[in-house]
Amino acid sequence: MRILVVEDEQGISNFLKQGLEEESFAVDVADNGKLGLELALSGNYDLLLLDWMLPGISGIELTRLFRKEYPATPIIFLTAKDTVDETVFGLQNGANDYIKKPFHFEELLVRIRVQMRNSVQTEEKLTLGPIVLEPEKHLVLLEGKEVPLTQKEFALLEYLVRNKNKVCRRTRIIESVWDIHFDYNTGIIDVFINSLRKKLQLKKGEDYIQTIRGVGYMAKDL
Amino acid sequence: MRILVVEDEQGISNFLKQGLEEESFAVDVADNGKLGLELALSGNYDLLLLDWMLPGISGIELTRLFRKEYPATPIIFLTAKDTVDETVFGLQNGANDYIKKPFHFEELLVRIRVQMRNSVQTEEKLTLGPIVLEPEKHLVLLEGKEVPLTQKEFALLEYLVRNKNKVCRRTRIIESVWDIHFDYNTGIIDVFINSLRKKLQLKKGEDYIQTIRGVGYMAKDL
DNA sequence: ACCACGTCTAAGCAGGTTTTCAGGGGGGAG
DNA sequence: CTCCCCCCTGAAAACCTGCTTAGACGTGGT
Repeated sequence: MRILVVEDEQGISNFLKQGLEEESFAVDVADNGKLGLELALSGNYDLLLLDWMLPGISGIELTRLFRKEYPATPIIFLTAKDTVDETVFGLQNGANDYIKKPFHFEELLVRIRVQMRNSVQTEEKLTLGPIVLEPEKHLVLLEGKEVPLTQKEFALLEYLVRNKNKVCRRTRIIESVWDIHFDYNTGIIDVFINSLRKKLQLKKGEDYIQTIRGVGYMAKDL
Repeated sequence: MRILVVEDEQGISNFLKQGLEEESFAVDVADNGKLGLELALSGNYDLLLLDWMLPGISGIELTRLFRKEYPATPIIFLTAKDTVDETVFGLQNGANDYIKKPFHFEELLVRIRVQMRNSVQTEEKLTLGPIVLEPEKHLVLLEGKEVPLTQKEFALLEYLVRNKNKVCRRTRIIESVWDIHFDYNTGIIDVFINSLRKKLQLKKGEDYIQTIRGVGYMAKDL
């Protein structure tokens, strides 16, 4: 689980980094808003820990910009701004939790775990029409019969099904499944989509994986 | 959105019920743990608001039992137990948020909304008269029927609808939709406006996309 | 060393999409 | 009323995208 801390006071950020790493999180620190946003947008993090007041871009601003691209990643504010109005404002602008300084590390930790729990929720079964995915077991069933998929095929299918009924842009897919964050120029997705469609016996009429020309793909029930 | 409040002090529960109903939530109240659990397990609620200390079954106990059946329903603790240890304990046992009494209603409200936001995926919808746009799904509905649009057609329509009732200058459109920032004179916009009007069956009388001669276009409700 | 397998690149092809262009029409200014 | 500009429209050209296939590359097992 990777956490990005955006905080300009070094004392606090060191304290956070050390404490969180002892709990075996992977922690990156940015000491200003601009760098924070840049790192955040790389899509490498499972959770953001933000100060409100930052040099450059404020935490609020950062939240707003980040939320456009990553609506699901949890964001926790950690700030000295402790009035109700400020809390409300922060939460309304995309934060998932809002902790007032001074805070107890123990409480922060458990609130982080709550957010993680949420984002990993409904881990059970993923379905798409007659297809059932069991990520724990790396298993795919088509009408109850097991279909052998390779790692990448599975990862791609899992990504699509997790984002069922939403358009998955090629860049997002490349980022999430292949972990490539720079400009790509490859037909690799097509190749794997092709082999998925073959293995899952999807005909043009019953296409659970639709291609959205010029955009990407979409897994669709029905 | 239906909320179950489990709270034994009538003063507080009345206050909550009234306040939440003014915000157009449907609220049920249980004044003891046993009744609370029973109601909760009926599965009729989108969120639980629990006191910790309750006659009969405690809030913690209730959370544990409820979580087995409904792992995804958000639970917010609302309690006078304000030590860090207690907060941590509550959150570890299945609560999604933990608010200490005395609390501000405003903050409670916004924290409820945050939880709702998590459970109900916010899918954005843009409308223009009988036309509905769902950017997530790359979908356009005309009176409920799907209209197939190409990438550029969609981008143009989306831009116009997002700037509904405002005049969109040709240069702005070219910049936003085509990403062309230098001066450029071309009839490309006209061509696409034309094909949009055709596909959306807009007649001259009911023109949701108006031409502003010499300036650009404007999407307009009614 | 060889083979089997998973991953990825590359190239041709078949559509579909985007853009250009040219002719016709209509609105507004004078 | 007339003229000029701007806009509309259709069609053809240029461009691109995604599908498919073949094969290169690397790794791990035998």
